[in-house]
Amino acid sequence: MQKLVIPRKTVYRLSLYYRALQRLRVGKTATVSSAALAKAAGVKPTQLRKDLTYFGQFGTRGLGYSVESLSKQLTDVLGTTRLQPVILVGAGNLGAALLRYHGFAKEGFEVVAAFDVKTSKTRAQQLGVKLLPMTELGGFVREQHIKMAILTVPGTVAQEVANALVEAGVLAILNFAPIILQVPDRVVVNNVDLAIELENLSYFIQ
Amino acid sequence: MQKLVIPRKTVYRLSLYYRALQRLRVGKTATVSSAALAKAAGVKPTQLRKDLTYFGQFGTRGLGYSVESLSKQLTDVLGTTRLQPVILVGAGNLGAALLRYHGFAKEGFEVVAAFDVKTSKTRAQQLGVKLLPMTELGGFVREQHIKMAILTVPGTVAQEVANALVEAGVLAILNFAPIILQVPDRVVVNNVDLAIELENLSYFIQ
DNA sequence: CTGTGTGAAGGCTTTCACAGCC
DNA sequence: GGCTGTGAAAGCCTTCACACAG
Repeated sequence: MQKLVIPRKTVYRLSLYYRALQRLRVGKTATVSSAALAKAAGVKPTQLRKDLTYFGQFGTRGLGYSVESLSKQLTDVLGTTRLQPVILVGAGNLGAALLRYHGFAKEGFEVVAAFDVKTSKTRAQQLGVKLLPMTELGGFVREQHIKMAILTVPGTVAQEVANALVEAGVLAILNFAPIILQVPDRVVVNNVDLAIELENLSYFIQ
Repeated sequence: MQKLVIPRKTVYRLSLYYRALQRLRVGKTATVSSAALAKAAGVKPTQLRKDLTYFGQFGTRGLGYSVESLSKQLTDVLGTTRLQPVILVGAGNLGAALLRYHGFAKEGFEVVAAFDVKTSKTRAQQLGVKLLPMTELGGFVREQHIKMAILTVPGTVAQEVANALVEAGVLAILNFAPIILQVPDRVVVNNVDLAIELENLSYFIQ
């Protein structure tokens, strides 16, 4: 597997393609051309074809791609074949909000526990997930072999918590705190900053 | 103003720089080098300097940048000098979650109203914001001259709602629905898809 | 004849190297 | 001496053009 040569942007687009394919699948479409799929994913047809060739040949010339088969290939490449356990750290405003929003679950991810400095039975019931104190973070991650974490703590403690996560063995962090986390090279961080997205939009409407 | 020549990625990074500067400001730092600021923003020093030169010269050679002054310049360029009114469409799980999370407010954006197909007094009170039926969307946008919208409706109706927003005069959409919106060139869309971010991470931990 | 696969060209961003100013 | 500003070079990604398969 020469996954190291696949550009990050390509990997990101694979998810877009997968999403678009799922919509076709429920629409009972059996086969799709690069032109049609590219449009649904918001990219150019040549880019879609180029992206796919990074890890194999999946289409039939003159016909297109099998929706079913390409879907499967993509889940294999993306590593979403099995349900991936995830923990959420920081059950404050945003963290609690994300827990209530169950958008992750249906896409192959399960939030198996949440962590916060302050825990209580009633709060745990509100959130509908196991709520543990920060002191148990390291042990839990190690025992359950957790590899992915959603980080929704305040920016002031984000780096410190990230350090604890990394030390316990977490390899991927979805970071909502508005700071750039310093982590070892083996750890991947994706940043989501809603305020920055809005700020970015505001530039374009002047 | 030759804003058209500034790369999109540069504009995005300006927000990162601004964020980093705010942290320095509360730390009473008066002046900062490109090396220090770049590290805080997670980029290379040369890139930071190149980004800034797209719209002027702000530093002092041998010294660095004035935190105060550069902050102001950035808000000018980004267009966040004035408080920008925003509406949220779709007060379901995710929409409600974002309303409860007040991360936007402190960054210069105010959610002035939320829209949903079903409205009720108690629901509006829970959300802490004016909750209006979808039928009033167009009128409200036109009267209040709303330019920015956060879209948190189900994917199945997202395009339809986006059309209504665009027709009423909205110029920028922060889209959380998992589809690619088709909009006129004058309208800017930023997509945020939490499931895709997780999926993307899962590729890197295989 | 339709639609994929792909080397080559083109375009865009990042990085380098160093001149210029404090 | 330290640090910014910037043309030039390098690197990366996208798009083109067309060969090739069904």
